[in-house]
Amino acid sequence: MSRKLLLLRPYFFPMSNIVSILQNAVAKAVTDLYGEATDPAKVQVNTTPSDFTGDYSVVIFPFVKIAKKAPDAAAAEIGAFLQEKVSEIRAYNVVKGFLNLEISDAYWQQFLNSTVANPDYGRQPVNGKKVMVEFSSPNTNKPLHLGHIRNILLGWSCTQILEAVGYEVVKTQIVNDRGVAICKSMVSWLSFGAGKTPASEGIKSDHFVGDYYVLFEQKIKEEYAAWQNTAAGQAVLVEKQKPGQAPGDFFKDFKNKWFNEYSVLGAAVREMLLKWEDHDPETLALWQKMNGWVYEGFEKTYQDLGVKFDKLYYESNTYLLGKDIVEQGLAKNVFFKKEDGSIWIDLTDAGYDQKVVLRADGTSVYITQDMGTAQMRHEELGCERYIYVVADEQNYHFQVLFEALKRLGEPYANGLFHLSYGLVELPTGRMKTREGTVVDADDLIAEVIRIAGEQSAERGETEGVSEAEKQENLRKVAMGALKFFIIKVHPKRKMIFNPEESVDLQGQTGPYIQYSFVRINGLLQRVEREQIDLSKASEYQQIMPQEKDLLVALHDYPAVVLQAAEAYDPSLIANFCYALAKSYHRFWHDLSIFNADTAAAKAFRLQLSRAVGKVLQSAMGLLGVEMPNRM
RNA sequence: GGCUCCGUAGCUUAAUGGAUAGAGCAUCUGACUACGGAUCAGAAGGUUAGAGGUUCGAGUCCUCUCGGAGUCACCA
Repeated sequence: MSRKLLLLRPYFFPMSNIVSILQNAVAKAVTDLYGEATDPAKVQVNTTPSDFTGDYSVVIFPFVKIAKKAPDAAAAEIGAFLQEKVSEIRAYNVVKGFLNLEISDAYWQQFLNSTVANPDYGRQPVNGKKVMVEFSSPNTNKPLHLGHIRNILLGWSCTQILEAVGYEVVKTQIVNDRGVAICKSMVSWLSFGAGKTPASEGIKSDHFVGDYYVLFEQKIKEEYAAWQNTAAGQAVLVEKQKPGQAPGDFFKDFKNKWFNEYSVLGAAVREMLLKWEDHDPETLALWQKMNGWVYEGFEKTYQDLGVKFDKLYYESNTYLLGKDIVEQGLAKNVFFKKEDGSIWIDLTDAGYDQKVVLRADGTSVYITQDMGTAQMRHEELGCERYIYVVADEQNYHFQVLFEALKRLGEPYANGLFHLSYGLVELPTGRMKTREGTVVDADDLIAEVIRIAGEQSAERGETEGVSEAEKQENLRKVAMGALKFFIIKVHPKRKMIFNPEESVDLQGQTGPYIQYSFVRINGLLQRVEREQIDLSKASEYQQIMPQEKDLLVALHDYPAVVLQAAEAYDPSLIANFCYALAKSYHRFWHDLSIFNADTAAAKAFRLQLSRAVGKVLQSAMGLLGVEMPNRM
């Protein structure tokens, strides 16, 4: 199957790019031969499948009507025209309406030279535009888990890709640092913590807080079970039980109500929340202390994942926002007020429902905050685009949010984008906190590093490397495996995460790609050591198919980055990396490099390897994956 | 039930409407007395859930059916 190429836009690529040369030439051929103007950008140019002769193929079918000829006849005519007019074309052939073109070695030589010389190959010039990417956005009551990891890797990778195509990127997260959840952890620690701290217990500080959250849930369960057997509990059962309902079912349904009206711990949480909202100094101090522990822990995890943020927003500062915008919306008749005083937006004409935007008591809901935050951020940052990396369970929320902001006439509304991704599930199904099946981020990271260490020890390939360097390389391999495993899947797709496969180091994996880089690194070190002169590369004749595959892939790289940026899809980069590494391994296997027949071939292959290494490092960097020197 | 998304080999997955649906894992068979075997080659494995339609051409677009997920909170 041929690889599809982007319809390149001329202003991104100089005329030295062979694909745009071909597109323009074909358009000209159609105009000259058949008298009809054609948009060069719409000319379909693909890489030629390996079982045909040629480097690129033009799809002729779209022109047969204009040409009033059979596909093969038109293809032959256009082929002859191209060969005569385009010096880069060495030969052509026609198969079933496809025009296969062979590109001259001189072109590829020139391409390789310029690629090796260009440190920014694949990147676009700075375009002066700003874009914000919001990702991670954790709650502060428990540590990060596998779901966050996908979010973080996707978000981070998008920031790198957008920077590569010229944007200034503001990396942000909204920290959900207030609300019932953190109050549960606070109550739990006050009630059962006995003054313990992360330091006194030797536990990573976000896990420490998370443990008290879990403990709270456990205690509340115990309290509820005990209450059910009290006289009060039995009285409620008798009074409110539906006919024929089993006591177990009743108590299951009744849990929320019980928590709000009968539970001692529940009352403590509500009180805590109220005190927090009243700015009670003691409560605020506790809140700050425990959140501080959580941030300290998050920071470590972010470091392990290799990500950082430019700007943090805290929900405690933003949760009251959005009331102004509601007022304005009311004045503009975008919103309306119901009898009870609550304010709504009616989106039924757009296929959505009515949605409350402000409660009758004047307090905010989720979407109020989000409208307010969007407005505030635009005032602060003035970006052209705002990307929200949030799981697809919130698709509807973002559709409503964006639609509301559009109707309010917000100037940035058309630049909003929800980068929606599928939830991560385990082979056993969805992760559930209550069932303890949540995969913890730190545990997972530790596990992949452990396994990479085992594998490396078996191979024993790292003699003469310092311990520190060994550890560093191990970390890169392990994180490469984990990150690639997650990013290679299309964001929209729900992904099944098999912990065992995620640490595979063979096949379609990060380490497979890193290994090709390590091989290249070995070659280049030898070039350095032996002071090998690579200038003879340009004398090389007769490029081999294994070499051509690499050249074509390298040539495609800038277009792939652009496509990934436009689609907000890092998996495109991951697939590109794998294909390039695969071609390189094959090249390595089939052809001699240092023992090549001629000095020119040796130099050419070394130069080619250098270019491949450079592009691999660059592309994997866009995924947040670092390359080890040895492994 | 309404809306949205998804269904590709045993499993995990790829494919701007273009050629014989491409990989990896697992299974089986092979490969340099080394430029590093975390590699390479080969075999086997598919009615792209099913049925219609549009098109020169459909995994991809349209309609319907079946199956799965999400959502439809004055939670976030």
